Amino acid sequence: MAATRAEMVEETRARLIAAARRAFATHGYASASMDQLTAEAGLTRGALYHNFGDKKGLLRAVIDQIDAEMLVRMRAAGQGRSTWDAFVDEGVAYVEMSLEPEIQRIMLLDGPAVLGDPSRWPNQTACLRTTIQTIQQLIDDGIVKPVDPEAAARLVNGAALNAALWVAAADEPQAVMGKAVDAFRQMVSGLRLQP
Amino acid sequence: MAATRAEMVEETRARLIAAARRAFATHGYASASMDQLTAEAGLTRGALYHNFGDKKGLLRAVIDQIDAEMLVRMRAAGQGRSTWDAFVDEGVAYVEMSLEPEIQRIMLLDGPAVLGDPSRWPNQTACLRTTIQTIQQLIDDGIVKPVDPEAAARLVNGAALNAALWVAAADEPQAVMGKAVDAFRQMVSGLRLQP
DNA sequence: GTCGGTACATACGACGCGTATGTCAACATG
DNA sequence: CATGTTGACATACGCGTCGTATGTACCGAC
Repeated sequence: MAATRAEMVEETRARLIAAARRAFATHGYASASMDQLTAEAGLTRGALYHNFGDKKGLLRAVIDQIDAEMLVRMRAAGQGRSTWDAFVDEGVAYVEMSLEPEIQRIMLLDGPAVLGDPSRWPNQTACLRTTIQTIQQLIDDGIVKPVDPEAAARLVNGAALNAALWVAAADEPQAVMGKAVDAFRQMVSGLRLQP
Repeated sequence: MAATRAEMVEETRARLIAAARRAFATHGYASASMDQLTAEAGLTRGALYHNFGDKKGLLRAVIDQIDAEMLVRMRAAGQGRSTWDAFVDEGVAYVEMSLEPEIQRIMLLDGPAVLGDPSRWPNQTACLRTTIQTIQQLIDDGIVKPVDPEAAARLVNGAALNAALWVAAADEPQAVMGKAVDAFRQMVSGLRLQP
């Protein structure tokens, strides 16, 4: 199996992204040295600038990859439930994922700070689109009040995100998590037509 | 009126903070040059390191100042209303403040990215404490369901924050703002005991 | 009046980013 | 098969920035 040209390129890109994920998650975007992370990938900064343009480009690639993974996990969380329960479960899954240091650091802290508001990202955050679709479906089914679906999705996302940051920084994550999820269920129930 | 020693120090600190607010809001924390911002304040980096320790220390001082201002404005927004309306109005006021580029850039994007989760900040975000108190009061009055007040406050804050980022990045902020506020009112109503 | 400490300015070293340049292998072409 | 060309990556350099170490002027104490 002779590795083709394109496969070689994909290999180096993958190794750079993997090294960047570790570096960004560990030291944060600003403190991550490109010399160091490329060296850990067995390459140099030349490969990095050739494939991703600049440091921001590398961060974009990392975020795209993580975002895709989050989408899969969110979809799985709401599988085989009624629409409303699936919606709530997706929110809870989002909170749980946000507890992971890598996701928190890269997606929730450095990402917005370096690349600006996530809604402007080219990928548009697949998670958010999923939430919007789910809410639209719930509105069509007469389960949720006729609010603007994107507005509702953003509020829910923001609430979940902040809850995650709170839980992650807490001394007793388990106990705090329970309180957060409880309050989350109560609050989003305000979007329903009849309790 | 001979300016005393302490007054002189306070003066330089104030000028540095003011220059830093402009620089951080305009270029972002990472791209703000300390040589440049101190020069604009008519000083050098020596004064900066003497008074604030390092670049993060300066950001902390800036955040403390802005946070205090936001607290005053939030309190004013809920003045003379019934408790529940005051609570909602405070949330709306938070969204509106978050529309200002300076607050958005420094408090919502760079602040968490550089200093970590706001809940760990020494100042503890006065805004949040206010919201917690308000919710506790509403629970005591039997207006809000008996949820954990801090959890609810964080969810509400996160929702408002994300809504603000969304509105600020929108092409038609006015229209989007209306949708966001509407959905916000609906969602937080889920926290009430009886509609 | 001298002396110590505070409040800043200046000088220095190191590091990291971005770019310009170099090199080598893989195709294309005649 | 020889050769030109292009893509993928490495190397070398300049520039700006941060943090610190050192210098200096001024104020208050005794």
